[in-house]
Amino acid sequence: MTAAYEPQAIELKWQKYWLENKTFKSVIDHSKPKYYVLDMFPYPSGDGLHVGHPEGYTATDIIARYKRMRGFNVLHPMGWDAFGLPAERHAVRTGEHPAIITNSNCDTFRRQIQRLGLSYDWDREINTTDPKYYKWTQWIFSILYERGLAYEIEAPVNWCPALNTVLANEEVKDGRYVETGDPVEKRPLRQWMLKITDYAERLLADLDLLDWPEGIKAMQREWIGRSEGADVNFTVAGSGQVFTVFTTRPDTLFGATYCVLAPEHPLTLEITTPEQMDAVKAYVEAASNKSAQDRMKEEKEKTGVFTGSFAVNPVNGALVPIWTADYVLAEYGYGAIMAVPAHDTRDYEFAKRFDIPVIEVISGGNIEKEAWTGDGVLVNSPLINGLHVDEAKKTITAWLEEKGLGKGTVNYKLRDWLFSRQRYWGEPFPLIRLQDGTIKTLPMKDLPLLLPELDDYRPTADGAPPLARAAAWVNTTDPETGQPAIRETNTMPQWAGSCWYFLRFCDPTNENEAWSEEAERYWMPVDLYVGGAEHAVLHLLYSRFWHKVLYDAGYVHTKEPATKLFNQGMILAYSFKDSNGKYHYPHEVERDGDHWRLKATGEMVETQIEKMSKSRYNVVNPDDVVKSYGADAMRLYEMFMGPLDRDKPWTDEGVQGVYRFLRRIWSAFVNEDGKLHPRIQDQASDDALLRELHKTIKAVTDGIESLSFNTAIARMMEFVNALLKTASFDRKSAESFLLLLAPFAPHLAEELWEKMGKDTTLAYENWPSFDPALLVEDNIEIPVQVLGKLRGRIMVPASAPEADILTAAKTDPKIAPHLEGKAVVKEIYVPGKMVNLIVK
RNA sequence: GGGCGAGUGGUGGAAUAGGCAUACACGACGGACUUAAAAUCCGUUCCCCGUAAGGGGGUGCGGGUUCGAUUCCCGCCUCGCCCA
Repeated sequence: MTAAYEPQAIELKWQKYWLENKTFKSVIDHSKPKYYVLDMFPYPSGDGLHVGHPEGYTATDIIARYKRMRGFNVLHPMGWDAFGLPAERHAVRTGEHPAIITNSNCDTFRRQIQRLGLSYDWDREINTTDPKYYKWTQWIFSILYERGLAYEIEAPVNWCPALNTVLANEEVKDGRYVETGDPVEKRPLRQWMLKITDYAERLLADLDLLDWPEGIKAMQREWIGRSEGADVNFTVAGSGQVFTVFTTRPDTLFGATYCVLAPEHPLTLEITTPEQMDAVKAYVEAASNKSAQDRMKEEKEKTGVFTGSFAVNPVNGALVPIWTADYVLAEYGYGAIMAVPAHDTRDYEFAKRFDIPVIEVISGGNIEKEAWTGDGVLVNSPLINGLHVDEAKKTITAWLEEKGLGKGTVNYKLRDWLFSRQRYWGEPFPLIRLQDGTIKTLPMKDLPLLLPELDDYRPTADGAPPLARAAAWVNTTDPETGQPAIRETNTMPQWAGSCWYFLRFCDPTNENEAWSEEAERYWMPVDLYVGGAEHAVLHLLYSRFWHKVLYDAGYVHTKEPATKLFNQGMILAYSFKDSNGKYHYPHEVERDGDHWRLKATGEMVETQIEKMSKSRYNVVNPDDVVKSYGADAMRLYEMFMGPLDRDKPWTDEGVQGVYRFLRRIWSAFVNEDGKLHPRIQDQASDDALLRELHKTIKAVTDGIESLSFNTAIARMMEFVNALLKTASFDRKSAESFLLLLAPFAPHLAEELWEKMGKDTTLAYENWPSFDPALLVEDNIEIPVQVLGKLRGRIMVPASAPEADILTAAKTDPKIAPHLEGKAVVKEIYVPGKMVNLIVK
């Protein structure tokens, strides 16, 4: 080995060592406590790894390496969430099977991840597109189906013409697909749905069991959207038809001055009078092409059409007009509402627009001006006058129940999960449909149901999914009866594979079961799950749902898959834009004082911190960073940038800073001739340095435990600064420091460990402990304030009694002048911290 | 509009059971080494007054509680995310 720090050589050497020796292979060992630390596995895109990926991966790697040294049996796996649209698009374009590009992307990702020295157990690698994996995704779907949690509907869905597929509600925002921005329209289509709503209450309640960021829990609660209220039955005057509305405000029933049926409500056209029919039909037609988001926009002017019919208000027999309006959605509640303009903002707007009466039933506001949605006393409501809102709700709900006119209920905003996609590159549904319409799940022995080979991956000309092209695959027979049957041509959405992958990691090569009971009981639940906050609702809610179903079916022993969740922030980057709005690469600009200029022309450019993207010319490629500074520097920098959960901008100077730190460590341990530096000896260290080391052990340990890696690294930097000034460092302490460094910069730590004469990896060495006695200083410096202003500092023995310290403070030459001619009226001493003297 | 989070030097950030504001790093400036540059090493670096000693101000803004507030409370402003 040479004398200089050469990360390339060191890192490749140790990466080879770890892989060949299977250093990080984990096997069930009941004699040790387990620790399961998991990253959200990536979709292997064609662009390769992004510097955002290694942020979370490095954090979990530090934890994994630390926990191993703490005696835990660590499960730390990696895999690929590899079904996805880009591969399908590539297949459509080229006619090449999507597996080919998928596998090559996985190879790239694996190579890049391995080059970072992350301590995964590669024997557990999984790929959701592998039939050996999706066999079990299909198996879980069968469980859902057999438990009555999967059903088909014909429903207006979010159809994206550009992609030829439907999208889930949560994939659509402002009428566009969130991933690509393509427009989305409404279209009726037969779809598979999963009854996640059956689990709404438990998904909500069990959030309390989880050590998750409060923000994420709040988002899930919001998404589930539980609300208590009442179902109230309204009769259509004259026809005897009854429709039910859900309201969270049954207390305002006496103020209901009209009702609204959603345009899609089954009764809407039925109850419309002949005079109104043309107008209502046109309105229903127009509404069908609007997205729910557009319809719900508050700023949008309310629209609607009177149906010509009236409903009977059950509490007082009043006749109220029935309208149809698109601000009422078919999917929420019953697709029908009672409108109380006096106490609901949107109803108020609507009533004002269409001259519908506004009746105040709760005092406290000024309904001449606006709706009053706050608390108050009931008025104009014979059964409940004088009550407050809460009591009124209870009283009127009880009254409705007694009269058979309604009942108290709980409603959720959460909708069932639209679970089919018109795509090729996804899991086929393990189902057949007989001619009489009977649906059967395939027996276990026929799984996996493989995707058929196609030579054209586009949807068919008449809009059927690509799988419809495989006639021989679609047309099959019932394995039990031999009857003709057809297969489902939809496939599952990308979420399916990621709903349970953490279970497969427990037992990834099991061919007989998705996972063994022993493996599940030993490894689950995930102790620490790290990933981006963009999965706050979807992935994390879906996988919790599947997990609960598997729990009910007896396949898993925990109610929740992951006890602790942590969201890493985003890595941003500076971008450079000229006056025409054109972006420039960082290497095209140079700093000029406070400004940045184009090197070529000298033109000033604006700089801003933005998300990394190709179009902003500010993407940092991890391969380049590794090439210039090494994986240890890359890892260390990402951890040093700032708190893990915060967004922070990448700077190349910052990488250079930690690279310098690594070199300083190297030169503290290695002499010019490449041998161990003479400062490392068997004789005792300098006492001050030893104290520094023990403080560092404590700080680094605390830092790792609280995921405050940036401060842990800062403490190590301080220590190394001190070390470089010292001539002697004892061997044992030097070893301790390397062990502290190991989770952060494992290659350098291993290399120096070897230079210290060790012949095996340090991955399973005991984590260093600190001597509390060495943390306490004999003499401490106490700041002294007079009237709250810092006036001086005194050195006192740590054990000095309060009286001595106060005397020392008052007589200190810096302090005494401030006390002259004044009376000390109060003396405050905070032990070990400070003195404050109050004078008059 | 509601919920959550954030606002500290030129920059990333540190410090909160209320107790020295700005650790660590970047950048900048000065110096050493070098024919020179890079690299490395040493030093300075919150602002203002002052040669200095020293003094004053200072954690988005305005109040409050306290001997003492970046930290707690009230009211605002700005930014980010989520929901409407």
